[in-house]
Amino acid sequence: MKELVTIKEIARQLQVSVSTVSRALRNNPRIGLKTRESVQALAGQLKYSPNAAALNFRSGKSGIIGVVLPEIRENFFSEALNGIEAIALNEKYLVALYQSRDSFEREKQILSALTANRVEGILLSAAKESQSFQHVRDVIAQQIPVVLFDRIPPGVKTHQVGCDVKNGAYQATKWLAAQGSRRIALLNGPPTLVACDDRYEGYITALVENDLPVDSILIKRVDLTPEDTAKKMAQLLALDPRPDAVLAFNDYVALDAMRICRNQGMMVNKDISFASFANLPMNMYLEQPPLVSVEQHPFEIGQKAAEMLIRSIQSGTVPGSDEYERVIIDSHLKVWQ
Amino acid sequence: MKELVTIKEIARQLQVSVSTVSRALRNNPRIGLKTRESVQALAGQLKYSPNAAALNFRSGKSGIIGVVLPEIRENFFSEALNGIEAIALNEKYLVALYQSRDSFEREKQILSALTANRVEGILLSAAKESQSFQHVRDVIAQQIPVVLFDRIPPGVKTHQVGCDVKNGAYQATKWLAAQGSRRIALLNGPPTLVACDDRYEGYITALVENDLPVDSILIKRVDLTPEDTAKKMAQLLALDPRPDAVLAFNDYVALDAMRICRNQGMMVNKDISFASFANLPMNMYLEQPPLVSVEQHPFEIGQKAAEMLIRSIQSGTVPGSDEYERVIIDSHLKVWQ
DNA sequence: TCAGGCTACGCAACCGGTTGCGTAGCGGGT
DNA sequence: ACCCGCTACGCAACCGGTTGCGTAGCCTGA
Repeated sequence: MKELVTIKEIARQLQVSVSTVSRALRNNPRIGLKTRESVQALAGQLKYSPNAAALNFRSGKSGIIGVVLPEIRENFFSEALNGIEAIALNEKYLVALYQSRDSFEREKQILSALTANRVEGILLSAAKESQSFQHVRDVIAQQIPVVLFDRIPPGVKTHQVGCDVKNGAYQATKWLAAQGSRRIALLNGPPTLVACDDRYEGYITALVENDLPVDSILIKRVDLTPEDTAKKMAQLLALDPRPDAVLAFNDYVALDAMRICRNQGMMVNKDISFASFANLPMNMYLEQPPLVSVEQHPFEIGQKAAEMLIRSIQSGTVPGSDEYERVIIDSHLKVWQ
Repeated sequence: MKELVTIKEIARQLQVSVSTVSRALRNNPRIGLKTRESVQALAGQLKYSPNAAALNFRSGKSGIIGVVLPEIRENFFSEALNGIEAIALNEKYLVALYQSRDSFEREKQILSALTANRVEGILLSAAKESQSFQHVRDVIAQQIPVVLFDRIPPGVKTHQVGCDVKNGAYQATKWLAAQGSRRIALLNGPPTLVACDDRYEGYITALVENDLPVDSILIKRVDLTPEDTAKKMAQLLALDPRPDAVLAFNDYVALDAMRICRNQGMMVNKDISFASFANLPMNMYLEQPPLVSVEQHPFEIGQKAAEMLIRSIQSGTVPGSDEYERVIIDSHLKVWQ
């Protein structure tokens, strides 16, 4: 490594003390104007840049925030990361990213790697597999602020940023009903995800409001794999009478389900309508995307979560047992065509 | 912040010196066995974990590698990141990720933020906009190892990991010819990307080998926006005779081009065949994906690049002006249906 | 009995920058 | 001439862990 210029070198060349250089660089009025100027001039000339490691060490801060999410390739999360990145770059934080790939073990491993590296705060969207959240509470117990976003585990008392999934489900279901659907099925996600309850509630509310019967046989849960979706959708299609619409957990589930319908010779969005969540950019390339999809504004969710985390870091207050913020970002219905 | 246990605290409680504790924790045989054991026992009990900032400071290493790429939402890059992450997690490096969004200015800003934070090395996939690469050479001049992957700028002498795009283009074109296509167009990318030259060469080679005429009117460049692709594809369709096949820069370009064909009432992959690069997972949801797509193995590219970077970091040698490695990962043709 | 060696540990500098406290030197007021 | 106060800067500790060098204390052998 080529030696980088330090404050000492500047001090030596100008025959002043290191403390003078330090203060001069920070424009401390205690140092005379001429000295300040000559120090700054030499610093610029030598391309001095402060040693971040030394600053981090002394201040006890690392300037890094950790981001843990299931899969960056999911559009929702990459958009959320964009929001996070936008804030972090502004606030001069480095973003350390890791994917849990929905594995509980990886999530634990990553959190401990992040805490060992003294990240100043963590943004977490929980793995599908995770059911116990002691590892998250452990982080908070170490006084490291955590903000949960989107996949918010129950029972962890810290700041949270979510999406108004319940209203989204309500609006989507209502829309299907307004289009004339009478037997609307729900292809919900796994019980470990809290957002599934919200979808369920919104769905039920809309059914009731439209005088549609609630039939539990029309409600299925999938584990988000294409195989399971295919299986559950086939079960729905075997019913008599068949459902005439499906509210799917997200666009991927909807697309997997649609394939089964097509395989059985049905006309998608004619014989059976689809609504879902996510509003994938890929929808624009499909000949038959879900008729409506609930846009969840992942970018804004990421931004908001990053803002809350940085505020939490800078205020030095880790949310205690009972005071924490919970922010809900509005969703809105995106109608295709 | 709750005070974290330091080596001093352990020393105080056991009435030994800090140096003894330090050596005992590292199992230095200079320290007697009983002392070592009692130190380690107390450390475990107090949940001591070394202050990473102090270690980084003293060692002059940060334990962070920076990753700069255009857009994480592009499947290719998120897969490459997966490969990088796999290696980094193993080697205990933190990954700091930033997206240039294909902007030259952002790329410069990000590189300087990363160097200011003393990352130990950088993995870079260049922005589409970038034409001068002094900012990259500056990083290398600071003795920070850089490995370029996929979007490899010309004239930067450092390690590189790319994909065998030329052969991919050759294979794809050959495949189209074997299917009976006689007028194969090329929808290539912007001239700033070196990989475009490779595509061009592979395309030409296959044409010549199959006794097909090379007609420059069939070769267009797009800037990767849907609008420009639409415009160039329309120009191709206005020709008489029309091309009967298109080799597109990547799947997105192919999909955008296909939409124009459909708008003009053509049957995609019947009236006109498509081949492209990337092999998007989304293809499986399309009714008419490109017939063949060149799989570029982004995961392996990311892995290899991360391995090279870490080797470079650990050997302490920044590639000089003339000795650097260039690794090419094989591509292979993925035929749909 | 004492030199020499070995065991087992302590002292203190060091990494780079920050900061509380101290002080030399000078000017002005009386 | 003397004291006060102000300007402009230096000294040294500090953050936490590492490491070269030093040394007390004990054992061994001649």
